[in-house]
Amino acid sequence: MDLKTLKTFQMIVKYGSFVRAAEEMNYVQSTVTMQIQKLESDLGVQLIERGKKLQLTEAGRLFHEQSLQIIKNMEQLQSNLSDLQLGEAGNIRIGVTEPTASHRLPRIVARFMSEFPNIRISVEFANTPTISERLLKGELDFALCSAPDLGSELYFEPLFKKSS
Amino acid sequence: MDLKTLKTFQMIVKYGSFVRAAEEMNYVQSTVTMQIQKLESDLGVQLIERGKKLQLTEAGRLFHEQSLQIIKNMEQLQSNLSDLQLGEAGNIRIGVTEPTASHRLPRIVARFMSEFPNIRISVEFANTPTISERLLKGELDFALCSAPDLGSELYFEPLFKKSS
DNA sequence: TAAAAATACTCCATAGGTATTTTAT
DNA sequence: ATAAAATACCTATGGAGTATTTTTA
Repeated sequence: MDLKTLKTFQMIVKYGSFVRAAEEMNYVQSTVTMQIQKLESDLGVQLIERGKKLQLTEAGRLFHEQSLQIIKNMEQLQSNLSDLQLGEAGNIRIGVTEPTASHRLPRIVARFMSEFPNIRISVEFANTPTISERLLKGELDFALCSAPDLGSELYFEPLFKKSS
Repeated sequence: MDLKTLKTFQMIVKYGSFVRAAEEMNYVQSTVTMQIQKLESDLGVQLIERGKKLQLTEAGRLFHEQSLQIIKNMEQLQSNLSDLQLGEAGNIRIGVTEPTASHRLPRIVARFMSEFPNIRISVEFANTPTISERLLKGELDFALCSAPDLGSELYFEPLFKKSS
């Protein structure tokens, strides 16, 4: 079952005509006929009554409503993905140890969020070993914590020294 | 974009392996590789980080959640359609004129509904000409009313005579 | 060095196009 | 008689398989 076919079906319903739908979708008329024939045979149900005026069967009406939802979801998904790529959306997952979490993080996060209001930030608090593990599993993007065990394949960049 | 590819993707995530996914979907391993390559190139985004353990990219995580929804919708739709065919669901749209609507219909509908609890019945009240028109447009399945205009292509079956 | 993913190639099914026929107003 | 849908036919793309190579843990 292909997205293109669903769209073709929507066009047929919208314009009440195979020919019109073909134009909208930049297909040739026979392609539309065949898409619908295949769709109906895949589903095992007739969706459209041909003849005089086109008429949806009850199955057709059901399919019409629900497939619209599916197309919307698809398009939503595609647009979400492209937002991601444009850096206009996203989720950054950070791990932090105390007391950095309380002392330093709030100001940084606040500034970041005001600059990139559409990026979501998830912060998790834990100790360094736990955080390391989650980083390795790919469940966090990066972390602020003390140096991890030697030999782990994490990249560590010293930013400051404990001032106590 | 094909439903099968979405399912394959779900399987990869579920089992963390192309090989496993291939087995589940009854494909050969290289087919899975190619489906995902095509998917990624269609979307213009990498979804899966290959290597050591498979890892979803952020786009991959987004795609994972949302495509699951789409698959569910699809399967729901298919099952709704098959319910229709089995007569285990459906909507019957009836037009009725008064006073039949008030006098005779309630009992009939009640009996029908107790026998077929999963069939929905929509009843509309109007006069015969209006009803005829809606029948012709396919907006009603059938009607209880007086005889329509001669020459209309509606089938009319006399059931009873006005007893007044 | 094993296990998994990628690549190279081959084959075949089918999506989509052109041209024509059938159907219905 | 005319517009739309169906059918017949053809081609080319690409989906899926087999076999092999490359990668990485």
